[in-house]
Amino acid sequence: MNKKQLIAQLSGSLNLSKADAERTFDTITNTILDALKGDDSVKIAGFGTYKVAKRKARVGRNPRTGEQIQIAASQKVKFLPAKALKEVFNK
Amino acid sequence: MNKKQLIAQLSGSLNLSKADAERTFDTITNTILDALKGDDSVKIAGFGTYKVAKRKARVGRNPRTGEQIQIAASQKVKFLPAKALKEVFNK
DNA sequence: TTACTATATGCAAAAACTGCATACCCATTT
DNA sequence: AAATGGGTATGCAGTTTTTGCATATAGTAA
Repeated sequence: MNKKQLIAQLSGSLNLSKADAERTFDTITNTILDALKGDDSVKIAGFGTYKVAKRKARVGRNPRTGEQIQIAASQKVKFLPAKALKEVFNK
Repeated sequence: MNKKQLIAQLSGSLNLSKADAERTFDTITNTILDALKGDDSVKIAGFGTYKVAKRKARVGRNPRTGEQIQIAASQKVKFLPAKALKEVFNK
């Protein structure tokens, strides 16, 4: 499922136009992103937690050439599924 | 940020009551979950992709006793941040 | 208050990460 | 509707990172 299909379905369930459904959806993702930018984590009970994980610089390797490479520190968004979410997929 | 705070903020941005904001939010997460249950992945352009990842069975350990334990195969929801999302946090 | 979530422990094995080329799928534009 | 551009998936190896086990406690949320 891609974003377009998701929006179409939400448009139905929420009784909104597709444009409004998309606006609503974008507002939510942007709110989550803004919170994460503020170095926060976003916990959503029953769904999961979004966290910004800091990754240290380290030595990697180009798998094609085998050559060693210095990898810079970086950050990435991690999603930790809530307990309820795991159970859905393991029962 | 927790769910309550997120809902409060969305209530403002979306010009909805908190109850409606929460209903809207829950509808979205449920829609995503349902899609994932159907063995699908959910791709959201500019945000990321939710996927169900299969995890193999393996040998674990009770950290309290040190005893070895067989861990069954399982599934978990993975979130892969989109390129745009990574850039936000690395610039 | 009741429910969920984080933490903390040791350790084995799975999985992620890196560069990069190709194939592919999606979205936007003409 | 078709074309184009861009993000994303895949595969490769080897090292780093994460995962997840049991369980109690502490903290937070509904």
